[in-house]
Amino acid sequence: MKILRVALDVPLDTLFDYSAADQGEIAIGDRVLVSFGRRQMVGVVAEITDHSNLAPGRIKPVLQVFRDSPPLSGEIFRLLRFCADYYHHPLGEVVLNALPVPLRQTKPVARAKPTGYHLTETGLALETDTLPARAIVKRKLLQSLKQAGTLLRSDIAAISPSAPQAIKEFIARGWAEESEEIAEPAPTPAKADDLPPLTPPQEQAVTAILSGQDHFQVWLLYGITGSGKTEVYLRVIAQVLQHGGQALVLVPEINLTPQLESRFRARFPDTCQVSLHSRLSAGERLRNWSLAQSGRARIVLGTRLALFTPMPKLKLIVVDEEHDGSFKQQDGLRYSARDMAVARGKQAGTPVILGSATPALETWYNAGIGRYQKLELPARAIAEAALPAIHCIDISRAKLADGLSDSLIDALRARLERGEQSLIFINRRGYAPVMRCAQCGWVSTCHRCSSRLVVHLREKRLRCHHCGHESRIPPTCPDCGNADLAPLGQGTQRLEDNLGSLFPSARILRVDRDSTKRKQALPEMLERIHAAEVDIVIGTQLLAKGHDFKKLTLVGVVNADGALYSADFRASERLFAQLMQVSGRAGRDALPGIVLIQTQFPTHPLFQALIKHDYPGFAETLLTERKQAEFPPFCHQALLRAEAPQMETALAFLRKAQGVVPQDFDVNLFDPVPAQMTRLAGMERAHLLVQAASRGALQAFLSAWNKALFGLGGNVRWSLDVDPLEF
DNA sequence: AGCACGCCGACT
DNA sequence: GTCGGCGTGCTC
Repeated sequence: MKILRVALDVPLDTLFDYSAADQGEIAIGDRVLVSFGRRQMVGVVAEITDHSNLAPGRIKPVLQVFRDSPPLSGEIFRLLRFCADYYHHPLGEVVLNALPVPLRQTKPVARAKPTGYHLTETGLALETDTLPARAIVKRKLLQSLKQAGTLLRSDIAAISPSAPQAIKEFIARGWAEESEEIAEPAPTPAKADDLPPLTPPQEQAVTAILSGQDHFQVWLLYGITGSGKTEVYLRVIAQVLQHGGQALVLVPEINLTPQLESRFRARFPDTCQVSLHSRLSAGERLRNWSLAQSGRARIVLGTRLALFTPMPKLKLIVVDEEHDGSFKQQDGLRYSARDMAVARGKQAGTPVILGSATPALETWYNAGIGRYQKLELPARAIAEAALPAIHCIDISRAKLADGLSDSLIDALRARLERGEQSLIFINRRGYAPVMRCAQCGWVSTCHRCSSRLVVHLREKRLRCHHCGHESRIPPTCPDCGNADLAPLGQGTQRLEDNLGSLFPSARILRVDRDSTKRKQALPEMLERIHAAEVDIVIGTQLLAKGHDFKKLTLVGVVNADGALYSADFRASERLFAQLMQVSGRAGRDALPGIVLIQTQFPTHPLFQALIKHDYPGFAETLLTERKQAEFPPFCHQALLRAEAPQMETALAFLRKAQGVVPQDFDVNLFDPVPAQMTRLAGMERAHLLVQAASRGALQAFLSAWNKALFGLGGNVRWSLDVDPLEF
């Protein structure tokens, strides 16, 4: 009897045996419908054997083998298995979470309809002018069909959101019909004479990567903002496309996808390109995923979740801004898309490009020891655009008006007079980070988290930025009844108000998560900045990355010091990267830029390195510190996390976990401690750190320990976090 | 994780 | 007399 070992989306570290009878050919990676307990579930066939350790009576038959979508390829299945092993996470959860939502459901998806359309004789005879002038979409659609011959559904959707409706009407009128077979669009290389010339370092980078096109190699593309990393990606991708391959490009944030997407589309207009990120609807995501799986989509651009997209002709992986923390998932399967991209490249035998101006220390280290190859782009691609001058403003002495020093105000005034733009960077949305009672010292705190409630004055509310809890601003102090409540500190909203009264005629725009909540808000705002309809931009993290504003010549950083007191050993690495990144916003065109950073510690080595634009120097300092402290990358870490309604429950579990430690492993176990964010959404959290000198020792230990932990039970939620970034 | 079974408090 | 609280146990 044929036994299928099936991976199911349950938090159990095991596969489940089912029997298969007359379901025809079954392959690893096939989706199956099975009865599990009292319910039905979708699983994925992980192994096929002819025996089971179970009593035959307990083995249920597979109910159905789905034929609506091709099975997961061996290649992608191997990656998922590696990921499950590396992060010690149940295979079923890993595999099922990699599938688009419709493929996880017990109903088969509608078989993909014919994906192409072409004009009929009648349609071809039709003149665009005969359509009503206001039928813009229909005119465009007709035009495009005439030009291209056949259009894919995705192409049609790209014309306009209403174009899919229009094509139905065309079919109803007999102007168009579905195409039975769609020829692969011939790869058309971009015209060489249109391309911007490469700088010598870019040229070298492209040549180096192309020379190793057919085997695994990690390239660290190290270059400051504006040095032209994207152009290097584009040139390498062009070669990949010409050889019939597929390229996977990962970016840290959804907000960066549209920008890169349009740049790629402009360069490769005839190439099928899809994006994958969490803001797509389930249907779009399935469609794009399937296009990649079939090999039709040649460029896949997306956030970390795009890493698990099946791509049969994968020839290149690019991870842009590889240092960015958002490549690490912070719940469930805590994987690093950057690290798994390297693993995928290794399995597929393709080059992997990690791009950054401030590489993660781990990456820098790997390049230093020769595991990765470093390629450096030293200059800004636009020769006239010099590096911005970075200055620190010592606010331990200068007095501040509403958080702004005189020097910064003067600099802002000068830009306004010259008609140039300024950006004030402040990584705190809301009006003020906390509400405080001047009388008794009460501060607004969240009931469910160990965090402070942020003042949102416009909405007259206090909000927890961790759990989303909201309440009205109390009229008087809840503790002492005094009416002397005041917002303490600066947030984006307050800065907006203050700058408004300082510069009444200036056009000020605030760009943060609150002001860009509406779907199209961010692109519209970016457009206004580009069109020079804004004088002063107040921005958070959101604006730090990737946007290139030609008229922007001043970047002010209001308060950068928080990270300097942080208990997190990676805080200064992140601060440096962040400041380097916002600095890159200044003076990207012909106008020279200046960066003013307000700090209490202007002599701190971090700022000293920043002023010199000296990432390598700063990285060396950090590496020396890490080596002395035996921190990553000089050791390997894992965290056992536990959460429960009571802290004591979580700690008790962790102590028990300490007790079941298997012997003879060369690892170092620390005592359980409460997490830095002790309470979150009503749960108390604690963790236990494991360190090992080698990755192998850590992995061997975790495998054995993980098994023991499953036997522990208890009323806590626990999980392993391999290579943790947050404590 | 679900979803059952299983024994103790306030209700039509 | 029942509805329902969430403890613990299992799922091929």
